[in-house]
Amino acid sequence: MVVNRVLEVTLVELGRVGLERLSVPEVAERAGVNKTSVYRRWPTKQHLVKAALQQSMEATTRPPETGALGSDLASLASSLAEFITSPTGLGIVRTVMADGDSAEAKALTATMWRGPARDLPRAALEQAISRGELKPDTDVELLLFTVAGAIMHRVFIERARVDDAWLKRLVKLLSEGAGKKPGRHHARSM
Amino acid sequence: MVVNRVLEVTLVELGRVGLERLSVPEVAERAGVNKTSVYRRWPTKQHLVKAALQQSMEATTRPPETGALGSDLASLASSLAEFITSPTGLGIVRTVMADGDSAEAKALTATMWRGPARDLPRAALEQAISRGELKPDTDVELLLFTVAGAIMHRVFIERARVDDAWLKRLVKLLSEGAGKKPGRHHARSM
DNA sequence: ACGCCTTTGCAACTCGAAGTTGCGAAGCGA
DNA sequence: TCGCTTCGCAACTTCGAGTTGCAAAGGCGT
Repeated sequence: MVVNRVLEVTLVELGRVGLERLSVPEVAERAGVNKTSVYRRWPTKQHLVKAALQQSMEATTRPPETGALGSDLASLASSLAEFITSPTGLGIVRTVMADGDSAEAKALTATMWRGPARDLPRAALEQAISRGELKPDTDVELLLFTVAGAIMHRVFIERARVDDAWLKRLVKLLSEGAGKKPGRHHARSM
Repeated sequence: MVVNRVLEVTLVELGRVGLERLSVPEVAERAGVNKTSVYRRWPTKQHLVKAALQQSMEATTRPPETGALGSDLASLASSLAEFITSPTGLGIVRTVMADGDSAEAKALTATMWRGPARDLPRAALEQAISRGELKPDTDVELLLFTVAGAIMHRVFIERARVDDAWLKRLVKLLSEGAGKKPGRHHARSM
């Protein structure tokens, strides 16, 4: 089918040139398809991008990816990093962040974070809590988002590689914290 | 002068509609200026945006803003949040992240993170270390970037408010860590 | 094989926004 | 007043997005 090839190319293009410079005719050409065929299914660039992102979310969150983690913080961060740096992830993040129109973007974001994509990492962290690796009162969602945010900053702002060494530092910071606790009287967690 | 008004409007527009939908003629109209006057100074949209971002960086990093912090983690996070959620910050982040062309974007990012914008928070954190509020071996840059990344995720992905309550949770996570070991033996996270 | 329906390719078209140009009118310092 | 620069204005060119009509496949049941 033409559909899959076009959507796949769309994702790659999103990650490559961003939403701004994404051209429907060019996507068609790279997919080896006439632009008319693309326009008939997806009237505008926005529709095409939306479809591409939605399919990729369904495709990548069903099986493993974000979910195939050993369920400690390190492997969770690793999985998240792998997802964000994938063509799909690059396209999604770039697109969602670039679009100031909150209506579309917010709906898309909501779609993204429903289902396995949200529940699996969450469950993994809660499992880590019950295994005693994390504090019982850990703010799971915040921790998850902070990892994602740090990776995003690394990729999009610093434009540096997300390698194991860096991930290790990130995990260390998030698990141990930066505050100087040892040897102080300190208002312990409630 | 016309210049200042145009660049200011450009920043606001960047934060409002993003780079994708930013229109030079519309910027001109909102600034109460003829589009020809804009085009004469800045040949293309890219030039205009670049100029607007550069000026705003110079304007916002000289005096207080990111630097006017009481120098502990909480006020640093607060300052960073204020900057990122400002029209300027929104415009910068959106633009830099949306542009897949690494040449332009990377140069811009490099420009942004040079000078006071980079040094002041860094100095603040190191000061906090010497005051004994943070661990001596704290990864200052990583901590700084993680705070920024978390805020970005909050603003652009979750699209939720960055208020004091949330900032407090973030600071708590980053200073105490999520790992279950109150300062006992050393770094052995994985 | 036949007809039927849908999908695709192709080329020519419309349309609107981006960016250009020439000229005339202000502004402003000497 | 002169001379230089900057701005407004309107008409223009250009280019890419999206459209349309038609013909050529392709799939599918009979």
